[in-house]
Amino acid sequence: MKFSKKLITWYLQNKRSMPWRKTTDPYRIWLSEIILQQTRVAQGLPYYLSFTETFPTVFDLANANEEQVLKLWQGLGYYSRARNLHATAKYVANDLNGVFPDTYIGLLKLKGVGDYTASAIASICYKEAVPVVDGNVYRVLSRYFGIETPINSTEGVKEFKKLAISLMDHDEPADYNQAIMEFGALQCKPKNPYCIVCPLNDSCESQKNGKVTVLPVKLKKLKIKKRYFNYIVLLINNSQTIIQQRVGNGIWKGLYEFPLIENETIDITKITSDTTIKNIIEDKNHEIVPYNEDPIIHKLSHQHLYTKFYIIRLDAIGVISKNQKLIDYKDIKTYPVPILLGNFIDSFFEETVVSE
DNA sequence: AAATCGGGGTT
DNA sequence: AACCCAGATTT
Repeated sequence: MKFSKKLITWYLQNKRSMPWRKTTDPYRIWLSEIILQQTRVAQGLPYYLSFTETFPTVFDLANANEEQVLKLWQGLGYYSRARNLHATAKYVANDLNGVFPDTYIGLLKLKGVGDYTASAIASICYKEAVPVVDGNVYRVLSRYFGIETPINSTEGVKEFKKLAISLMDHDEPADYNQAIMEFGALQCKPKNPYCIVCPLNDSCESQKNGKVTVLPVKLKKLKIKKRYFNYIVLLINNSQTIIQQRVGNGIWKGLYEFPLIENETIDITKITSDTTIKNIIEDKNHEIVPYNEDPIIHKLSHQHLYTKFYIIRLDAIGVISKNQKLIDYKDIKTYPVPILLGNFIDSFFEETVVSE
């Protein structure tokens, strides 16, 4: 039996039930694919449910404001996905009358839709025979064919894409693409794959030569940068605080945070250029109370953030910087914030401030 | 071609 | 602690 047919047979017997497998509506398939980029099904599922509940159609999503979209995305990470999601929804709703492109090439033009996602939508919604090559596919193909080319090298990407095209099932593109991914996720797992009961083990190259555990080959990762964040949490008249939105490129673009002093070490040794905060800190009438003695280490893919929060109580505030917002504590949960800040807000504002 | 962008689960 | 996840975009 053909490679693709074996996988489809396995898939029909072993696939998990998931809400996006009950539709071919391109809006919902697109939504699920963006949410699931670099994200496990278990983590993305609740977000898919809340997005489809809040925004049943592409027009509902298009009519939302970006902050509302970011708020619903909060905690999922890679926030450019949310911004691109919103931009594409507006484009499809306003310029395409709510109709998604129906080809791989057309889908590729959408913001946030790359080779993988265009292939996924085109195959699942329109039965176009274009192969998906995600992390699961790299693993399955590298092991089955014994390919040691690094999957994240330029040659590897081209080699695996070419191989995937040659293996594509032209009768059932939707089932085949989902089959090979599901097979990678459940059977041909990264660690301790179920080779003994694998339906492909009699023809698997790495199974023959004992290289299952070393495949796929991946170029080693970058080194992690340490950053030191000091957040200034103002408690103004015991009812208000100041937040600001992150702008420019970098982590958490579009999300809100407290005024931040970033340093080369964990101590506040650097004077901030923010005159509002600078004046408050230098005013000896205001006591600066550290919230946490040891820094909270928030780990991102490329950065470790050593974070301290400082609480400053004051009766009133004068003019604030243009990028800052003076808000009531009770409204802080309506703003999209990084998980690092969300955790702090949960513990501090709920237990310390509100209970007073 | 390499770096960047999150947060969480698994081993 | 290292690796990975239904990758895309920027530098």
